[in-house]
Amino acid sequence: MAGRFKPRLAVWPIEPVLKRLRALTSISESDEVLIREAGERREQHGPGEELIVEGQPIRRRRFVVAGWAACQRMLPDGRRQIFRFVLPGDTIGFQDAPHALWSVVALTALETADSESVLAATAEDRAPGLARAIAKGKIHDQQLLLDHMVRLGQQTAFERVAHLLLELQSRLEVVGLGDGRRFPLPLTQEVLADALGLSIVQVNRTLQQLRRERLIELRSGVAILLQPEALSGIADYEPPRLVSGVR
Amino acid sequence: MAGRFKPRLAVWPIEPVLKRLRALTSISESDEVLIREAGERREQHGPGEELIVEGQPIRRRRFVVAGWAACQRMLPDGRRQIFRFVLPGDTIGFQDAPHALWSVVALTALETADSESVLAATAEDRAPGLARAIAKGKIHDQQLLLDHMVRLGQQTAFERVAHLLLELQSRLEVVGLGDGRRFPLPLTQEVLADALGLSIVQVNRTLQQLRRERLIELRSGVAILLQPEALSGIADYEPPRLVSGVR
DNA sequence: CGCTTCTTTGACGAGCCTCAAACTGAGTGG
DNA sequence: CCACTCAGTTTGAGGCTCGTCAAAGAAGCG
Repeated sequence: MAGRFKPRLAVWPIEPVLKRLRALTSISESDEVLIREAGERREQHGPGEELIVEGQPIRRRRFVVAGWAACQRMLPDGRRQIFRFVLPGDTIGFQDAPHALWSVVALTALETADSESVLAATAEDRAPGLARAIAKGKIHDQQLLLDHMVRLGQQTAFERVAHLLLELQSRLEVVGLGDGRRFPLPLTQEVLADALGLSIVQVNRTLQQLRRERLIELRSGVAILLQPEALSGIADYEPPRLVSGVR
Repeated sequence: MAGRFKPRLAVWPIEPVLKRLRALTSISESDEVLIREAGERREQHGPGEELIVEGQPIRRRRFVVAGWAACQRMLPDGRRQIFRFVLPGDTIGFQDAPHALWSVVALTALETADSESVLAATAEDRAPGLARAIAKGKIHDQQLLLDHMVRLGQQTAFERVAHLLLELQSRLEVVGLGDGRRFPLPLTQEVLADALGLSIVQVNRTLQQLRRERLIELRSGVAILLQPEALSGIADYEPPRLVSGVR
């Protein structure tokens, strides 16, 4: 169960990583080769596995190829705050801090690719395009953190849930998972509660309300936004400035 | 009123900046000289002045010498979320993003020093100690952001206020403002409310309660923590890992 | 002294939490 | 194939926290 490194046959295609990088900036043929090579060195993780432990040094940096994880902090009394969901195409451990500022925990079965070789290439200036994409990725991650902070500080339960669903839809669409309305959502209501700063019961009731008002459907790990525009209005959600906003 | 550059006689000493850098890592004589030289190029800002506008490019990066500011985002309906308070010794505009992720607004009269010369020196590898201190500062700022997120997501009004007061006390003590119990707090209750995700009324009632329980005193811009240990227990506050935790 | 801004207080209601229990569905083992 | 278990979801009841509205004090400032 502990995060031992076991290179394995690649089960899932590396495409989500490429799609996210391409969404951030255009990358070259040689950049793509680098990523695909990194994609050969896979690692599998079970749900609940702690890939990064808060306060510990960051061992190996990775791309997420498939599955979901969460950046979180546990409080001594058992409460936890989830800062960010980590989706396919996202990175793990790319912050510059020598010690992790948060834990990263697998929420589902997770498949990652070792990114150290890619990062070495960018550090040695052998892949300027990739370096730019990764830098932009960091900024985008920071944006997501701030968006989440606004949710927690200013929005009602109803708005928070709607806002988060829109964010997840948009992020997943970029990496080719789901379309404009439908996307995988392999989260328990407890996990949603810990992300949104709500109780499980309140998350449940809010989801009921969203269903009752025919704004979403949600069953067996798949979410459908029936009226994305209405949701955007409710949550005051504006799609992210992935390409714009960043040099 | 707009942020025009007017070099002026330095009114406040540059010490807070030096103190914060020294708290982050030991800096050399020549580093100190660089900072003191930057400290000659002062700028004054009135309360309400927007030093950085969200989405705009970052013009001039600065050290805060005296006064308070806030990193914030405004919502279209007039709500705002304050992400972080900017105190003397802190930096403004040091994020790597080409466009600001948040606005920075002066909450009081503010005095800053131009840090571009210092940053040029670190970029050209002429001040490795300073570079390390500044990198650590960024990580520390990120920590503060995460702490604030935990406040917003997991804590009650009472805990949030206590936690924030402890954080401010600790940060101000590092830069030589206030002692272990007493520190300046030039914030209106409205500003506190926008930071803590509470209504003004609730902030007021919470402060009353803290006073009633003889945990704090608060008048004319000065806060006194009467029982810091009790507050730490209430808020589950652990003093920051400024020096530890970071390489 | 009169203005504005900020703080304080009361009354009321809505939102959200807690506790508790029933229900569902997916294994798991007899 | 059928209990049985266990994790997750759903529902109800009740109460506390916190927000809103409103208005009265207090404090700074020209």
